[in-house]
Amino acid sequence: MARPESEYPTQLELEILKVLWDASPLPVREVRARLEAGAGRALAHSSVITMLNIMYRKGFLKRQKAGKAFLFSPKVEKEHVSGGMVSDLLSRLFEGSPTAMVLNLLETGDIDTDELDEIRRLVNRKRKEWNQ
Amino acid sequence: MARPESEYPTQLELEILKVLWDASPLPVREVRARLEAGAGRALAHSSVITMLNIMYRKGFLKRQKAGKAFLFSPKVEKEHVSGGMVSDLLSRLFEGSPTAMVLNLLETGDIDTDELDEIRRLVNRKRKEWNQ
DNA sequence: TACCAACGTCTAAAGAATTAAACGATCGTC
DNA sequence: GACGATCGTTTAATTCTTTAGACGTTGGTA
Repeated sequence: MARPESEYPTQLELEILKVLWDASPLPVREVRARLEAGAGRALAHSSVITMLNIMYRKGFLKRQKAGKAFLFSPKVEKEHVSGGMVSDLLSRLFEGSPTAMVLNLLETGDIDTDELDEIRRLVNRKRKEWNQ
Repeated sequence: MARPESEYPTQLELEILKVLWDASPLPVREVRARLEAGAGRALAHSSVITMLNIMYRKGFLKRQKAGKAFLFSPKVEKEHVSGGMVSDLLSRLFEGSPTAMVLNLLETGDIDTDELDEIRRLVNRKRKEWNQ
């Protein structure tokens, strides 16, 4: 009768994952420092621990004991999570049409000439893969 | 000290928005029927009303009285919401790089030749716009 | 007029996400 | 051996999301 636990990482969970994708394994205090430096999230030590434990329970993270402290690492790959979240948005918002999503991306306007060319290259390369 | 109200529609809110983007204005019972038919969500009448009222409060919907019933319509455009959600994901997951997102889209594999060609056309068209 | 159906409001429940205080264990140092 | 620093565990408070029951109003109908 309530909301199910989300399959994908939430906002804060994602920020933590990004820290750990960038460098791992890390102890709690280091995660906390990088959250504050990078995302400007000033969390109490215990808050970070709580989050890390929740994420461990959910299967997003691994941990290993090093001395008296835990070291945390991502258990899921960035590509996997990204892929999941993108295709989730794809189905929920664009009825599964990648074309519609790209169109949206192009029209939203946060794209410059270089990126457009880069995307063109990507698409052409992919097309060659298909045709051979 | 807690989570802020989400800027973008949640799961259920999005499903309701999709119903209303498809056809509006609609009375509650019709929204309920289409949710059940389309998304397979069997909600109680009162649940649908609660959601619609919350969404009205958040500014996602408009309402108008028609006889004794309310008729609901989207107040936000699909393109606007989609754009917001996509660029949110873009910044949260791909550090704002559309290229990285397209690459992910291409590699995830849920794309066929026709769509690839379609995307190629989109990109080329956009490129012409830029160059002229 | 009395009743039923349709509709909205009020209220509340339970779970999820986020934040953190209080407390306890442990290890090194004086 | 006592003390403070460091680290994890327990507990809890707050807000959001989702779901729905209970109840009141109103308009048509028998």
